[in-house]
Amino acid sequence: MSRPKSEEKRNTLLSVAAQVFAKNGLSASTASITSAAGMAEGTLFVYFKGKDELINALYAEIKNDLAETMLFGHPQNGSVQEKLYHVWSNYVDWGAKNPDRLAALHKIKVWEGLKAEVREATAERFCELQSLTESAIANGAVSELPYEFILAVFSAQAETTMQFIKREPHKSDFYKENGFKMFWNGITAKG
Amino acid sequence: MSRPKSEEKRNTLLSVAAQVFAKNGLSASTASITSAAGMAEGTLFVYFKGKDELINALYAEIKNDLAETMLFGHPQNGSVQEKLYHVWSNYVDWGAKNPDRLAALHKIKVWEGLKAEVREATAERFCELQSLTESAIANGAVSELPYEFILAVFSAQAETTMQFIKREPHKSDFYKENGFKMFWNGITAKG
Amino acid sequence: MSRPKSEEKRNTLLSVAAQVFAKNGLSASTASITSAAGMAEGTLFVYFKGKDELINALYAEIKNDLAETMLFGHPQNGSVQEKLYHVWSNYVDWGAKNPDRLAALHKIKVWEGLKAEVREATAERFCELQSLTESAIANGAVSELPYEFILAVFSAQAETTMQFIKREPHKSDFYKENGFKMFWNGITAKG
Amino acid sequence: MSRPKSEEKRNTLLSVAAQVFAKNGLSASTASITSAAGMAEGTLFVYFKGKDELINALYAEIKNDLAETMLFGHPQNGSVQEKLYHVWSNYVDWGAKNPDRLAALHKIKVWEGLKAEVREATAERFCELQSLTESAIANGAVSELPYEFILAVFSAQAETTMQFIKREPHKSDFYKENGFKMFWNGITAKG
DNA sequence: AATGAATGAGCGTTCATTCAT
DNA sequence: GATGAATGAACGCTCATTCAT
Repeated sequence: MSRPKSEEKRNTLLSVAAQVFAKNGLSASTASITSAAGMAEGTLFVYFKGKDELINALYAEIKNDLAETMLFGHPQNGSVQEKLYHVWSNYVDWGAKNPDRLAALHKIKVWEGLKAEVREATAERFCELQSLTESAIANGAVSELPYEFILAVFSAQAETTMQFIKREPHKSDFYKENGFKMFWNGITAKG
Repeated sequence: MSRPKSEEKRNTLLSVAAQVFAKNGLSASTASITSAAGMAEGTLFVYFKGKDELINALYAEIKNDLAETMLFGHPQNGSVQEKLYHVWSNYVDWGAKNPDRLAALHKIKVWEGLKAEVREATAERFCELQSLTESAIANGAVSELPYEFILAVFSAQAETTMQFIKREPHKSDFYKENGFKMFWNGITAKG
Repeated sequence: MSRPKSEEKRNTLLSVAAQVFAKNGLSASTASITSAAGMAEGTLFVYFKGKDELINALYAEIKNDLAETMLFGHPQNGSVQEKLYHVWSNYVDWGAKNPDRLAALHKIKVWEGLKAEVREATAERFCELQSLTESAIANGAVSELPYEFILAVFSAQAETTMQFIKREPHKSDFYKENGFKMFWNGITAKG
Repeated sequence: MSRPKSEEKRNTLLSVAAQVFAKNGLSASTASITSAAGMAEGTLFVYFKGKDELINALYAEIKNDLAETMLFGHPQNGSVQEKLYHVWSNYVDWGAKNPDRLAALHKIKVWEGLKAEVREATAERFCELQSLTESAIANGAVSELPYEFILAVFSAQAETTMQFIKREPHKSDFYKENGFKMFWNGITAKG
């Protein structure tokens, strides 16, 4: 038997690709990725059918990582607000710790080659988050709003928060807390 | 000078570029743009030094258009909330009417070649919006949040709203109103 | 107006391609052709959509040239045998004078990328030759054989003759005459 | 030595290579051959030093097979014409039964990488055919023609015949007989 | 100013071959 | 011997840009 495909090599490629794409855009050459990964140009094509597949795989991988991270250490007890804040906190912290992955994600999101199937498949990973949001709605949030919308606003607000934390890291806690407050008030206050 | 450069041609190029970039990404060829514009390949370079300059110019043009549109018909009287809603409404309507320009904008925003100067220059066009936000803060919004943050959330929330209107156009009014409510509650409610 | 496409450049490319393909096979790189033609790599793609189209065009061009050459100076009067010998002679002479084109032709004939349409289109150029053959048949040749078959044998025999002339140029006339005699006897003698 | 090289594997490779080359040309990848043969990519290089050697070996193998087939069941008695017809018949039948090998052969014949030694070595296998032809000459064929030329015409005509049989299989006998008649008349008739 | 042929650097991908397993 | 991951040179082709017309 020959050498088996190395899961590690695949991960290295994905990880390096995120960095390179973050810095130079998705138009960065595949050669620049393999070179940064210390591999031969052809090796990338052993693990991914082509550049498109690499990018789609990278999207899936980042999204999965993010989903897992957001729900990590999720408290069984506590109010809905506390639970949501926990997710929010994980999300924002992940963004601060993984600026390259975040940047790569943003570029892939507006990329024409992202396959609908991949986009949708990753959405499934966020289902627990959906039930959380539904709970929030049932427990007094602005009930007219569909939970998908609330989820999208949650995400948008979190991303905005990350931006500002990146710009002013010393105010990290301030933005994290107040950003969430703004979101929570937005969906609960009766106006 | 023989023939003067035609302002119309320049505008056509920008407008067609927005459509092409929206559909095919910024990696669309300059030839595909001139061809769609009914011009010769070389003509693009008469009006723009290169592709980078075209994209930067397009960003500036769209942002200016957006700024102008958002403040159009701005009421002199009325509450801060009413004024902000007016802006919000213009914003969201613009997005619905200009999906290509909006999509192009999103791609340029995450593009590596966007010049800092251009990014900043366009921010100036939004100064009136800044004073509006400052007024809102002075009039009771969560005072701890810097107005740039509030502005960013305003924008993020508006964009999220546009997404859902695009997906469900028949609920256009619903999303526009409730999206704004969420934003307004977020910055005013005391949590 | 810009520079018009140069018919001469196109011809140069075809001509050089024949030489290069003859020597190095159809797998010769497009760069080796443009370089031998003294042009930039990209120029080939101005005149031909791709390598496949170049090869198909080369096939058509050689076949047309050959058809024209074979029928050149065709005698209005004379016996069928004399007329056919005239064609035979032109054919064999062409092969001797154009070894590269002949070699290229042979390679393209067994190439998978040759389009059926091109293969058939060039057949039309040989229609006058077909009527000649039909005359020969009507005038006493082995009548059972379809003229396409006779034509094919004519060609095969001529090509065999060319091979031997190439190998032994000093016996050029000998092969040309006896090769034809063999063909003519083959189709006329009653066995 | 641990395991001996398997003669069967070598034959499988040659046989599959003929099919693949016939269909996709000599530019078909070695991987496509091993894959079609149900072997690993590297195995091909255990049996052949490289792709070139494989193709040269395939040429030799097909030529040997062909030579053997042509002379199979060769009648000891009978006229020269009958003997030659026997060979002709075997040749044409082989072509009809082995279209892939025939097609592969044609491609290799015009290939630049075919080694002169291999080309010549296989010629030796046809020596009995040569004496046959010499007999024919001695017995009344057009004596001026060298037997190599007659042999070449024999082959060319047989191949032309195969083409037409492939196109019109129901006229198989017709072409086989009349094709030979044409050849025989060609070399015997006094014109 | 407008045109589009010409350019050549650069890219994604293929593939014969090697070699660790 | 058999395997297939790893390699990196080579290729066809694209495309922003130039410039002769």
